[in-house]
Amino acid sequence: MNTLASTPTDTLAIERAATEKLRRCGINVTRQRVCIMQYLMTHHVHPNADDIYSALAPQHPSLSRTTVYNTVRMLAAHGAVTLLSIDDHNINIDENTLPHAHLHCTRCGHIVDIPLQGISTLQASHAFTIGKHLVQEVHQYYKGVCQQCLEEMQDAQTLQ
Amino acid sequence: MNTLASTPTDTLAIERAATEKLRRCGINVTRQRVCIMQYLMTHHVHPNADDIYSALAPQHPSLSRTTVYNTVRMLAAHGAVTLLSIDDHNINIDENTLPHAHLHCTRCGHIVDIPLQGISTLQASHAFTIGKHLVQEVHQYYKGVCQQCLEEMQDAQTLQ
DNA sequence: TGAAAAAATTGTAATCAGTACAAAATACGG
DNA sequence: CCGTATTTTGTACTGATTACAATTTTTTCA
Repeated sequence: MNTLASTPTDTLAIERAATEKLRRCGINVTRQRVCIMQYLMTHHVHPNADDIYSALAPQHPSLSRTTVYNTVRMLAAHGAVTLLSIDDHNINIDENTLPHAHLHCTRCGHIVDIPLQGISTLQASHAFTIGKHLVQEVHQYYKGVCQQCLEEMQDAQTLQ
Repeated sequence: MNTLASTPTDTLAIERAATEKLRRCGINVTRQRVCIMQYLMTHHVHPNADDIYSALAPQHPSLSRTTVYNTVRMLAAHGAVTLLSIDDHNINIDENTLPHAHLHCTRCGHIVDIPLQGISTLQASHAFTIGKHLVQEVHQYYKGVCQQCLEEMQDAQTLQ
């Protein structure tokens, strides 16, 4: 997971950014919350609660699954993250709260960010109407195969 | 639930349409399946499996929850219905398999059909690309307040 | 600084939608 | 009408999420 590019300075910067974000959202800062937010800010594949727990548990042996679930729920309530119901069996967590769409890759299972279709980010940031309905939140997701998987499939074919 | 408009002829017509649809999708026709499909074709608020069970159980005492779940799963596998992951805690069933979007009303809880935004129904019926990703399925849903609720809220205000 | 109060964390037990499974019922071909 | 294949049914199970109560940590303020 760690690359040469990850220096102590980077780590500190991310920790500061995570702390900052919690404060901005009016959430009391604790070690566990910073840690979870940090994870979300550096892993853009939209993990579910258990992914977060599994990833952090080795370094934080005292961390409890319940804390992860509680934290995720509170982050969502304070608008610090959005919850995605894309996967039938899990709730995925998105740290990027600017309106955007998602592609759920059926090959690698990852969820990648893509631009909204048919609605500008600006429009999606406020309430608007479709027909005579009032729209307050925009959720768009697409199922298919992500660019990376398409390339891998092409490579595999070329090699044969 | 029953209105004066619902005559025996209508009921028979719907039953025939439900049977027809099952056949068209290559599904063996049984009493229970017709019954569930009929319910889906006449209740356009996108019920979940338990809604269906609760609605049908009184008239069909032998019906089992498992049958409803099995049937829904098989209908989806045969493309006779689409499954919606809008509600965090339930899978909702949509009998209309033409590509379209949904509005989830936060006031009445219903899910109503609305047109797709930014993508034509025709385009959404086939695979296409967004950026360099391959898209095979389009899911758009919007959270807000439906027209009917908006009108009810307006009426309530007028009366005061 | 140092207790008392408030907030957060933790582990265990419970919940609840959905599924696996095997027995009973039903349909169907000959 | 019989034997086989398909469905249905009820019960038991799974796995994600939540409730809860005890413990720990943080904050407050005298």
